[in-house]
Amino acid sequence: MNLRAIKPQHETRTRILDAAEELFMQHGFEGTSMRLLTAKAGVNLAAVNYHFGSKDALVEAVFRRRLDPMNTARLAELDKLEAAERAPQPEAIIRAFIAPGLRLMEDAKAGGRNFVRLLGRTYTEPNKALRALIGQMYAPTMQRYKAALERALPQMPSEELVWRMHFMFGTLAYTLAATDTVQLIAGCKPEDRYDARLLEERLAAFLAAGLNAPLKNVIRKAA
Amino acid sequence: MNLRAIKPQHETRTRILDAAEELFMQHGFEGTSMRLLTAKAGVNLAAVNYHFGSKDALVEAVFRRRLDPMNTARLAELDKLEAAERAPQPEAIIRAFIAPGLRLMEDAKAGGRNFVRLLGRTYTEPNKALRALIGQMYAPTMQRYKAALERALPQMPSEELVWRMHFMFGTLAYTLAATDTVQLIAGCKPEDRYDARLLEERLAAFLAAGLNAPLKNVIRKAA
DNA sequence: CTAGCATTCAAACGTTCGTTTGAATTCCAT
DNA sequence: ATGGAATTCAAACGAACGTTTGAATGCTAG
Repeated sequence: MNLRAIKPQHETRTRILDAAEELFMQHGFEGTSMRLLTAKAGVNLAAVNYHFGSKDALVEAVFRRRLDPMNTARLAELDKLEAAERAPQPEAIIRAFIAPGLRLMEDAKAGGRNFVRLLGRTYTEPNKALRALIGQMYAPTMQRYKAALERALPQMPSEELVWRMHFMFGTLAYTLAATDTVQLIAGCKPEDRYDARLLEERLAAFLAAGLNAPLKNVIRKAA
Repeated sequence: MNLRAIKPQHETRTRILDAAEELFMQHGFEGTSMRLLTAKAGVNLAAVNYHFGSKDALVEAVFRRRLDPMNTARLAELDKLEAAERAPQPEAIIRAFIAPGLRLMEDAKAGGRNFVRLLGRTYTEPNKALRALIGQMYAPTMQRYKAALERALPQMPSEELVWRMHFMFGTLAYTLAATDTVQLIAGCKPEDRYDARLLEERLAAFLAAGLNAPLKNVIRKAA
């Protein structure tokens, strides 16, 4: 019997990463103990230190596993957009940026939803090293999107664009991180919460309008 | 010498709350030990348990101290607005909502800035009890603002409004929580970061436009 | 078959955590 | 001034933490 085909090369690593993804999302990094994590993964307590070196290194691996493909997808969407037309519309650029995250959110079985919520939380995590890691993983992608938006909105001051991208990023992060339990505003249908297509329409409409908001108030009052 | 006038009634409590506010913001709740906290506050290690009962109760007290006045301010701003005219403009309502938070951000000396950043982070904190506490502290205010926005935007479906309020909330939370160190998008002038007036103009323009975004795309595609 | 490497395992390591204790001290009304 | 409550203090508690260890086991190339 060829059991090797059933048991992948690094099954223990994968089991740990999956368990970490879920537990970090539920309890945070410091709130998740190695004993709980390894128990959930069904591996020995020492397995994390053996395969990853330390808990911090595991945290980094959790992010690298998902963030690298997501960045690639974001850049690919932008490439496709810019190949079709020289200066894509702002809303199209926004959709290219948010789509990979939303797609990951729909993938509940493979743990993508866990990661997406974890990611949304980590943008505001007090862990400096982790924020620095994520920042450097994002930097090239952000520069590409900034340049694309500058071409799409040539009349907008660069400084204002940076702030509006900042706002966009916050909206996306918060939306992805939002939990079922916290419902500050009652009334949204729970079944809509994970409908990525519906959410993309709502986000794209909101963000495109915000990005295109009139400039006069800001410029006049800021002078 | 009347030292009692210099040393307030519960100086130890205040010193603890101030230190907690700053350290929780910097290192998170679980990342802040009682020993570090009490050392920073200049009080005995046992003082937190004596005055607050437990670390969890201290966390709750930290939020109650600032959130109660902020909610009061938010409701007062809305009262003033609705007293002046029957159905205020959406942007005016938005400004009433974000102004108290931004005012707190400018108050660096009294620790308001620490709290505001802490608050922004806590919206996505994995601590269930704390999220529930904050949710229930916010609920009445959010209902008032939701009703005001429904009057200001009578043509908008309630479900869509809830989502857009959700987006607004995310933008505000993320903006307040954003740290100096994490700069996913380079280019914003550091001195602008704490200029509440400038930030209010930028936020109000962005959020008002997003809130008023055209509905047709959403309605058509969601059908 | 077996030598050798990779992995798993139970057990223990030292450290740090939040909390408790009981005595010492400070405060304030009488 | 003084008795009693409120507060502060140094010290210690048991529990849980991330990590290390060295032997046991699994796997694979020669």
